Amino acid sequence: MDKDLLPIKLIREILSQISLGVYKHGHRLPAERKLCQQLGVSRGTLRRALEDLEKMGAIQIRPQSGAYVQKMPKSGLSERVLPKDIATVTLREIIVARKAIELAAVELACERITIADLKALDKCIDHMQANVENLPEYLQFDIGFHEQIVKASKNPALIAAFEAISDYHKYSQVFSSSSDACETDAIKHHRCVVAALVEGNASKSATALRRHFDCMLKQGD
Amino acid sequence: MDKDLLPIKLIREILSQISLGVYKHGHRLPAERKLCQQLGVSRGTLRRALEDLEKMGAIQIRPQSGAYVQKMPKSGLSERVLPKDIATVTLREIIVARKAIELAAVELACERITIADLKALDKCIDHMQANVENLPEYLQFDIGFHEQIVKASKNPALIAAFEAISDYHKYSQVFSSSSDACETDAIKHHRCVVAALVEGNASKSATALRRHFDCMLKQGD
DNA sequence: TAATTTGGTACAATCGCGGTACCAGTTAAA
DNA sequence: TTTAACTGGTACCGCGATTGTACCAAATTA
Repeated sequence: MDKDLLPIKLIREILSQISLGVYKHGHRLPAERKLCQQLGVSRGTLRRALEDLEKMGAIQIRPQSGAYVQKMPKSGLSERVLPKDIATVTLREIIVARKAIELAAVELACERITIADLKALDKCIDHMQANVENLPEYLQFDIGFHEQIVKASKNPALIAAFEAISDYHKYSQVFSSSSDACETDAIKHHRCVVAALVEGNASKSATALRRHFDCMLKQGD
Repeated sequence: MDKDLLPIKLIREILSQISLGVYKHGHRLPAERKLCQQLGVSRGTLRRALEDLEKMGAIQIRPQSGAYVQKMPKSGLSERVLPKDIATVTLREIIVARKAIELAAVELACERITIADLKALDKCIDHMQANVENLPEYLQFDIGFHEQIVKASKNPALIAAFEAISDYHKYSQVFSSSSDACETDAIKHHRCVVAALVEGNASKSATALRRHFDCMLKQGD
């Protein structure tokens, strides 16, 4: 029976938050006393995680000042702290997997989606549109949209599968490579999906979502 | 930060093995001293897990005799030890999710599969055929076949998604409802998939696998 | 100047888990 | 029948992970 120790869980958590843009490059992490409360661990445990993060070069700790986010070296990160096979997983692989899961989800969602779900989807798109210039915020709502689609399928197995992929998502900064042109397209695609869901047209919503994914895959070439 | 304690990991492990038919109703579990070696934990830790399992009614412990498997009460199991939403997940939902993931996987596998993978697939089918009368063994190799298909896709995200679903699979006694007629069909379907993979025909292998899933879905009606 | 906040350090207490030993019944072999 | 090899039940100790507390020194702020 494998037991994941607290410090490496913390390292993963903090690394993913850096990847997601919660803590940005050059900025300071919250004070140790606040950060360990946020994460629900003791300060001693948190400090061991921070020491490892400094060794990996992910942060720099300055006494009497704080821990500052460095530019993340893609390699050099100890393999033990990262998800399995993270080094070999590419943006394309992740999108292919998401495409399979979300297409199945959106067809189910067509019959099972609730008014509340539709409202949540609209809200995500609105927030995306309001944050086209603010990439980290934009990405949060983009992820939120796709997550909401899967949840609307009401299929716990699909939801679990999607969450498993999200772990890879966190570390691969996949979205940060998206160009500005793609963002306005993405919003259009999202609106098409919602429109088809409102109609209750399963094949139409699947087609719209498929177009969105093909656009993302095409861009990776 | 949630820390999964050893005993509840053990509870999950043992419950899943009961669900899979490794330990059958009315039969005795291995002696504590042997079981804790199999599971790689100390006896004290195992005993705490067994005590919880007895409270939940999954087993009955008789002094100087052993722990006997009771009929599993679907409800009444403490929610904390089971995967999220396990109560609401049905066989159909799981198969739908597996269908989505495995169809995407088999198409990728068509280009990436190795000789070793193909041999492993053949081996699984042979073992299934040799154990048509021995349901637990048969199911192990059935699962192994599908797992091997996904692994052959060489896509870590798809593999992670499949493993996430496997957790649900373990608890839902899905296979125990399969009739004998279906088993010979399943073996045929599996051989068709492998044949198409050998040809390197993506659409053909996907079609063969789709037929297999549709057969499983049809049976649930 | 004084108070607050920062990371750095040390130490004791607690908890999870492993490991060992032994007891008291049961079962099976000699 | 006797003996040995099991069974679960219990108590105990040790190690390492984690928490909690306290205090320090430097930097910042009021």
